[in-house]
Amino acid sequence: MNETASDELRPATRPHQGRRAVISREDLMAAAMELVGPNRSISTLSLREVAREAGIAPNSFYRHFRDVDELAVTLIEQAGASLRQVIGEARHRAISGRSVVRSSVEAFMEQLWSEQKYMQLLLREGTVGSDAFKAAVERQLVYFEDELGVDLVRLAKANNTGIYRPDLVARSITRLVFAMGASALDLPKERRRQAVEDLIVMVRMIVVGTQTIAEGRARID
Amino acid sequence: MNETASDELRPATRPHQGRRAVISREDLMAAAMELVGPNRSISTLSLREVAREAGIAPNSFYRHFRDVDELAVTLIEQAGASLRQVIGEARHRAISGRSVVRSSVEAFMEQLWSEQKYMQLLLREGTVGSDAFKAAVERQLVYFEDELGVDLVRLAKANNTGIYRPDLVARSITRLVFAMGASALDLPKERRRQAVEDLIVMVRMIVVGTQTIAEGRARID
DNA sequence: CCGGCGATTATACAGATGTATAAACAATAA
DNA sequence: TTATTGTTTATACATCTGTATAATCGCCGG
Repeated sequence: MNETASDELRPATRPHQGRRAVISREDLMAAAMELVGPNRSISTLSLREVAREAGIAPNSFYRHFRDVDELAVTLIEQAGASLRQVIGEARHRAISGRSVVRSSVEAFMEQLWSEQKYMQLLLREGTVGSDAFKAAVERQLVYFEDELGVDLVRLAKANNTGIYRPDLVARSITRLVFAMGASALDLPKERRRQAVEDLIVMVRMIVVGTQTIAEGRARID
Repeated sequence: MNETASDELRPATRPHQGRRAVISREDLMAAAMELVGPNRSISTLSLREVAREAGIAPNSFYRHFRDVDELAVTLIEQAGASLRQVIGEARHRAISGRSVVRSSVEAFMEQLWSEQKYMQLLLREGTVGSDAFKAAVERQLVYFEDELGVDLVRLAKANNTGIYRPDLVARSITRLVFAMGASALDLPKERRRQAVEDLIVMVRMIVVGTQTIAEGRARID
């Protein structure tokens, strides 16, 4: 495969042979993001449409991606990495502060509304589209779960609380937050505050549940 | 509306053009269901494709639905009603039995794998597609939540346990179960048993959490 | 028996899509 | 300069889409 298509990837030692690429992978990704929206999912974008938006001939698309799916996977990875970084920062920032749940959920929802289009890729489009695309989204979810799991165990130790099946706790919280986030994406501004508070309560229920079970204080029925 | 009976014994001979088959809405819905699958979402079906599968001319489609979206909405309503009935039965059947959580989750997952294609509509396709389609899925989710909420309150009273914010509990459980179900849809048979057990634990955490909080036994941190 | 009429069809059209092919182009190497 | 080489484009083609139009079929009332 030709991996020297973009200027960014081309080593500075060998400047150029042939016509300089006027458009980069990033330009195509930006064009695709321009086209998606609340009523337009990335899996419905056509190659010609993206090329048109980017201002290049349809065939030039092939110099950068094999097809639109490959572009979509790249976007997913970018969106996932960005989200994980934001949440990771929020979690570690809050370790010294009061509530980790609150600050993490708030960071998530903030990212949700400030990067709507990217978040939409992660939250809404992971269930349709090609296998490669679904797998890419699933991968990001698992990354997210794993990082959350590690932090949960660390926090339980630090606060001297019990924790039952931290793997399932991490998965529950992740899936719940992502599902609620998907609904919250197109919530009007005045209802967002309430959505955040509700979600915090939901997550706290899970946390209290795992602690109560771990400490043998649960009535199982 | 035209509710003509479907003709299962249609002869294979078709020497004539002109009026031959009498087709019903249900036949078209069945044809659409034949086409969807793990790698084919209903929002990508074309009118011509559905008509071809049903064995009618493209234009005949219009006699039954305005477009494919309207067909999809009808399918969603059917799938939702069917699921709610199955779960409702499971819940009421279990009231006298041992664990409501277990029997409900098991009923859900059973329906998941026995009616994969219908469940896929509810679980995976609610986030993309037309506004009408998304609204139809959301409506089914809310029905589900409402019925669960009523049962949760009733059960809490019957078992004399506390329950904190039953509305949020119902929403948490619904969204979590639907999200996990979406992932579980294409799980190999040998991992299904484990998925059911995991999901039961997850739901129990939420239940224990709400009870613990309601009874003032929670450490909030 | 026949005439009408609604259900169904064939035909057609304009637009879109993915991509194959080859020409036009720009930057470097000689 | 010219030749070379990879990039971008124009053109073309087969295929698919939704739907407009008009012809055809089969049933039902007369």
